[in-house]
Amino acid sequence: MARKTGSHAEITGPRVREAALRLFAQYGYAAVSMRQIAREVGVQAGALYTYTSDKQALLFDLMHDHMSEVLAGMAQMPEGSPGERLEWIVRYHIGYNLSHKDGVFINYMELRNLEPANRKVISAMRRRYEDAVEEVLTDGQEKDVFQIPDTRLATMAVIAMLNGVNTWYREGGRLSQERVERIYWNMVRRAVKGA
Amino acid sequence: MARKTGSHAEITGPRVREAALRLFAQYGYAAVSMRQIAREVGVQAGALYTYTSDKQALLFDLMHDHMSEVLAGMAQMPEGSPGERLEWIVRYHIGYNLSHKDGVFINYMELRNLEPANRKVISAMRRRYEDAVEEVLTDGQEKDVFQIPDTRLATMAVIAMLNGVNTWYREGGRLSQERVERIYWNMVRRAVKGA
DNA sequence: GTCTATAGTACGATAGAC
DNA sequence: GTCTATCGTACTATAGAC
Repeated sequence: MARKTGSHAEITGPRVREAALRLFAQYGYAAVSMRQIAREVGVQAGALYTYTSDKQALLFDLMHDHMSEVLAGMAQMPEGSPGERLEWIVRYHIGYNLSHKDGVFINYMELRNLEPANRKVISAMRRRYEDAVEEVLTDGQEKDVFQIPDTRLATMAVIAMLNGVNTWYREGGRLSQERVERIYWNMVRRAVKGA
Repeated sequence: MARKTGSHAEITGPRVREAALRLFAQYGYAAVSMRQIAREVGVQAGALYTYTSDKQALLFDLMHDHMSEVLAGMAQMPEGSPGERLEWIVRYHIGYNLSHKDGVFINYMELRNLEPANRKVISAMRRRYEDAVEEVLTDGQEKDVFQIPDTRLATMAVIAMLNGVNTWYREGGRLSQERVERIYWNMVRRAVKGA
């Protein structure tokens, strides 16, 4: 995919971001060089600096855009009972994660490679996501439809469990996404209800 | 902790491994240099090669020893009903993870930085761990004390949920380890039983 | 907007002195 | 067993030509 000299501003920018997303997810931020990204895009390394001030900004922008999209999607949660909203979250979380594997992976793995100021921003956004989940659990607890000893712990447990999907799910594998969503929802539903 | 010239074979080896474990966990394998490890130990970079053939072997040995210990501990699981064994697993997994945070973290994050042959070895060991968990779930399913639509999925869900503890648990925090273990066991117990 | 060229730095690993 | 010194390579980022 080598390219010749020329102006391609309208497409090179997004291509740089796509290449960085894929490479960071596969090899890790620290292990990927700007030259490697440039090669993938088909430009020389120096040309990347038209689109990003430096490597750190490239990582931060990818992570920030990812979290913005996640939070925007979460804000679309319909009204409903705590059980209905929790099911919606389970399905939204699994669906989003499976369709944005690289972004999810980077946001999970690369927090430690952000400079402190950048890390604070991303951590706060992640926290907002957790709080939105916890709010549903707390609501259900107050309405006595959930029996949860500690809503914060349950929040983290549910999120961790759902995140795990990305480590083993393979498209076209043994289980369809719909079936995975249904089974996970069943496990979550049981886990938050008394037995 | 700077050191002067001299022979210290009996202690330097372990110190190299401890420093590498801590630094790899904190910054990631790719982001840590041999010079950084040497500085932490208090020797010059060249001296590290008395104890490891190269940086990759250092990572692999850390990951391999970790998995060996995990599997050896798992083999100590007492006899008992599926419910008793699953509770034991939950508590063992949480207890081990909280007392070996750095090792757990590295084994989770750095698989991709292993050379293919090394990765195969560690992946196989991880798989053995998963299989040991699944065996208990399958046994409970056959004895009709668990109601699980898919034991493999449930295995991955339980492990992911338990691994999540390391991302938020802080010693001396709001919840004691015993309380965390009890709550998680409650959630797992509910999740694998019909409702 | 992209190129070539390069400054300045850091890396992994080895050789040979002690 | 550890040191100093260094080889060969790779990195991020910038300058200036086109």
